[in-house]
Amino acid sequence: MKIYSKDNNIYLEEVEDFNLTQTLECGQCFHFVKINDGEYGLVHRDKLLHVKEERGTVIFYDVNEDDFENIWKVYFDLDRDYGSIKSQLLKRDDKLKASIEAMYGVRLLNQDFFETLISFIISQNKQIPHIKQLVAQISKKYGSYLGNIGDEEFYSFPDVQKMHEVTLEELYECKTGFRAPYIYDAVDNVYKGTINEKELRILDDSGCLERLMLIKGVGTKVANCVMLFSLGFRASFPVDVWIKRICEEMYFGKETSKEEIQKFAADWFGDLGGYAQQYLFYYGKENKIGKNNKSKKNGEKD
DNA sequence: ATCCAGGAGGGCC
DNA sequence: GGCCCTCATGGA
Repeated sequence: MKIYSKDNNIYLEEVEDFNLTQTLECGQCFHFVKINDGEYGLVHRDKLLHVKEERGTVIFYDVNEDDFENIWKVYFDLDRDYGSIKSQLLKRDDKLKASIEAMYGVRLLNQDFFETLISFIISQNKQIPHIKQLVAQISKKYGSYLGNIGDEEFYSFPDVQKMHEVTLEELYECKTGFRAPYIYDAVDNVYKGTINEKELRILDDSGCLERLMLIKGVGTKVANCVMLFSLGFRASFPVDVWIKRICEEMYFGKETSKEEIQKFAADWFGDLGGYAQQYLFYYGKENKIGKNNKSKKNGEKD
C-alpha cells in the first residue's frame, strides 16, 4: 500500500484486498451516500468523509495525515492482512472460493459502538435502504450538521447524551414502529452505564453476547452484528434470513435452524467466522442464493 | 394486493 | 427446548 498526500488529499495506491464500493455496500454500515460510481460521502462519529476510488487509487478528499492515520486507517481496517485471512479461510473450506473471489475487496469496518447498536436494533425486519433512511433521518433530527457534498447534507449520529433527551413518543414519530421501545431501552442502558463499551470489549465472546442481549430488542443476531462491526469480535457470525438460506443451500441441503447454523459456523470457521460470514452474505445476497429455492413440503406441487 | 424485509418478545405446550 | 403469533412500516 502506497500512501501520499497532495493538495490536502490523501491518496492510496496498490491497496491489496480493498474495494471501496464493496466495503460500503456489503450491508455492514448504513451511514453513507453514493455520490457517483465508486464515490461516496460517509459519516463516522463527528467526521464526514468524501472518498472516491478510481482505477485502483483511493482518494480521501480534504483529509490530513493525522486523521488518516488515526481515524480512517482504523475505520477501514487497512492495517490488517486480508490476504492471510483469505488463504486461511480457503484452507478451512474451499466452498468459500467463489464468494471470496467475487467480494475480494470487503473489509470489516471498525464502526462506532453506539451508532452500530442503535442501527442494528433498527435493522430488524427492515430492508437495507430503509435502515439507511432511518439512520439518516435520526441523524438529521438529533445529530450535528457536518457539511455538504454537492447538495447532499450530512449529519453526525447523535451521541448517547443527546439520544437520552429523546422521548419514546418522538421515537415513534420517527417511524421506528415497534422498535421504538427497544431503542429507548438501549439508550437508557448505555446512558446509565449498565451497557459499557470498554467493559464489553474485555469480555469473552459468550459473555459479551449475553450482556448485549440484556437490552430489550437485542437478540442473538443483532448482538452478533454489534460485536462484529463495532467491538472487534471477528469470530462473530450473525445468522439472519439470508445467511440461513445461503448456509442451507451450500452446507445442509435442507431446512436448518438458526441455532444449528450458529453452531456449525463456530466449529467450521472458528475465529474467522466474521470474515466468512461477510463474504458469504454479500455474495449470496447479490446472487440470490437460495432465494427461490425454498424446500417444499412432501406432496406439494410446483 | 399479498408478501417480505440483515428479528425479537411472549405465550403456549 | 420448539412452535406460532405479533409487532410498524415501506417497498417489490
